[in-house]
Amino acid sequence: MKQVFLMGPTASGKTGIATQLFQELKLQIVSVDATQIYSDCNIGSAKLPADDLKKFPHELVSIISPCDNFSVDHFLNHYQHILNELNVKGINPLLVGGTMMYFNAILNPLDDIPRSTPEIRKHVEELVNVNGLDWLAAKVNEVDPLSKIANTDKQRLMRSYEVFLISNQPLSSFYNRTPKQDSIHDKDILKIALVPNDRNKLHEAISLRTKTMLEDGLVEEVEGLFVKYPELSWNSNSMRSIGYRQVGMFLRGEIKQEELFDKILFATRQLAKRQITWLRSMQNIQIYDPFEIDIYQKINHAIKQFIN
RNA sequence: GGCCAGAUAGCUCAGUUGGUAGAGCAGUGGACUGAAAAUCCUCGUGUCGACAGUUCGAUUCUGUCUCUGGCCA
Repeated sequence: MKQVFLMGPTASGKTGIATQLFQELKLQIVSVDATQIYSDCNIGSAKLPADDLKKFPHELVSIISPCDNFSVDHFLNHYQHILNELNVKGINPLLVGGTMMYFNAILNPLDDIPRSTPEIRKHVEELVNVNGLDWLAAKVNEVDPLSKIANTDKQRLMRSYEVFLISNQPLSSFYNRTPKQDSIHDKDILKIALVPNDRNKLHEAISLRTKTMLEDGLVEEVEGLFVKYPELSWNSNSMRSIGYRQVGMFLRGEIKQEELFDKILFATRQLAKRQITWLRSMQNIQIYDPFEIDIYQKINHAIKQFIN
């Protein structure tokens, strides 16, 4: 089974190329996107419109409630099921998206580390709220002297302590993999990335898309989500993603309406930068500039050659 | 036209009792093991509005001018 990765920073034109490829090649599009996974998060996650999603069927889009929390773990499980089905049908997957941790987890399988639970997370959260971040950092250093987590990195410190509470073992003792080897069936994976040579052009595309999102009613979408899902919280993963988070700040009166556009714009540009950092570190990757003409033909050609 | 307040990094501003300056934001490079659109780390020379004066030395004091707010006519 051959897998095609189509990666790239946000607003680099992945979706457009994927839908074209779908029409010409027999591939199943699989979304690798931590925000499009949530149903009813449409405008903010830059999902295709519903009728386009029918024309170009995507796996792993709108499959869970925005109240629920998704994770790499869930992604890998879903993806394994999809792979099994496609294997039977003899169809190759085209993985499209910008959630680089998910791509990375396919290439460099995760070690067998205990997963967190909502209960333990809540417990650790309360401990941090009461005792402070310094306390947590000290605790992690005590429990896991080999830990390389920065004392300021709250999220990773929490995860580390959660693992300890669950297993009574330091997180670092579970580490076993060699990072960056991209070893797993590398021969069967074609890695394509859309990375602009001119960052300014990407920034323009991001700006345009942010403007469109607000015009299309991002604020209204968020308000509607809280009506439809009474359980939804600003702490939900879905509402912590770009666009939703900044609209939250606006609706809570923390920022003014005229600041909203810039806040989303900046966060999106910073996301794109991080995505590009991932791509630069990947081995055996074909990079195309999405702002050059005829790149679709080049990509199409590369995929055809790879599949046959 | 008069009075007052400003003019310092791409933006918002701080500061220098006179020895050529630093925060936040933005931007950059990086890290990334079940929250990842998350979380975190690194990187700061800019005619200190212009011209003149005082001074060993002015972005800092003085004067004139220019521009931008505000108030009064």
